[in-house]
Amino acid sequence: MTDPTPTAPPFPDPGPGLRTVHQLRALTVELDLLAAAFAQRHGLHPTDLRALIALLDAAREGTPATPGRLGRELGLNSAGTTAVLDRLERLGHVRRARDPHDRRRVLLEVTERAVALGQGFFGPLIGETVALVDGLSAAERETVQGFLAAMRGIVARHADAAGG
Amino acid sequence: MTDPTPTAPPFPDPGPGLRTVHQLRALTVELDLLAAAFAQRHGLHPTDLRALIALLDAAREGTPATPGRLGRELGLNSAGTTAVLDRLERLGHVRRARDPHDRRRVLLEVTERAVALGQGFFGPLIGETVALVDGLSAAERETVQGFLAAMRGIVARHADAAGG
DNA sequence: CATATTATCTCGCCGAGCGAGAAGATTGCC
DNA sequence: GGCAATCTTCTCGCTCGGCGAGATAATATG
Repeated sequence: MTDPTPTAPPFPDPGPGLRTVHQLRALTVELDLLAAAFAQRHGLHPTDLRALIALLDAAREGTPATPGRLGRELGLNSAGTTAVLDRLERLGHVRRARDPHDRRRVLLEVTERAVALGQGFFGPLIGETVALVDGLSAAERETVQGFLAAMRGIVARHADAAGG
Repeated sequence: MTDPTPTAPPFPDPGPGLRTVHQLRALTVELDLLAAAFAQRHGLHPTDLRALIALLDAAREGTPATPGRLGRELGLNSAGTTAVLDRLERLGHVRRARDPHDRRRVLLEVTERAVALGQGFFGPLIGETVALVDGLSAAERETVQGFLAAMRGIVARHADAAGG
């Protein structure tokens, strides 16, 4: 993303603040593209991958996963959620099982295959990121953590303001 | 995202590295959700918003914008690109004009309305982020910049490895 | 036991994006 | 100059992800 234009456009140096904004936006775009490429490579739609990530998170946290919960998390209605689960089940990433305590509910469990898929993709990415963070000093780690937390706060405030 | 389960799941503290990974992922997800909510509120699809951002960026940088360029940037084929531009043009965010130098081409220009839309949404978000960064010490700014740059490097390396 | 509520799924439809190819403009070659 | 190859954009037909409405089954409430 270097500037190839010979005649300087009307902002020679955006300053540290805007440069950080730009970096952060570029990072999120590139992460999205990476996820989309990975999804396509495994016959998944972006929504399917998001669903799978949510289910893997729930599994690790021990939170029970159901179609209703998942749909709310993804912003899908019940029909769309059913379709996502049908696709994931057909690919062998998810199993559906009736909840014995509330037989209206369906409990969702990710298969070994899905776990392996997630590990294979995110594992190295996470590993490198952890190594990066571990290579920082304690003060630097604190700075990065604080920055990310503050950014999440800003975004959350705007999400509320936008009526999210 | 606090942990409500009374019996502790098998990771009480993921450590600083994983905590950062979690924060970063949560931030990107929340930014995506915010963008999606904003898009819907203005009758745009996520792709339309991405296109609009790309066009606003190009306008600010002085780069000439054409359907072909935009389509490549968004990963759409020509038919899909035409559809996006039809939608944006119908909403009055973009105008199409033949390039007088190469009359095969169409030059895209964003309207005042689109600029105002982008400013109205991203302006405050960017403003707060800039204020946050400006509130840091020079060393802290450098740490954050370095972290984001390193993360982009990691993602870029994985994108190449994945055949992106 | 009747009624309201909750959770999930089925059906029909809309529309975003793709593949194939048409139409118009430019470039290159003779 | 004229003709073919190339490039840019648009049109047409199609697939399929997601939505709205409503059906079905199980649980809560009076």
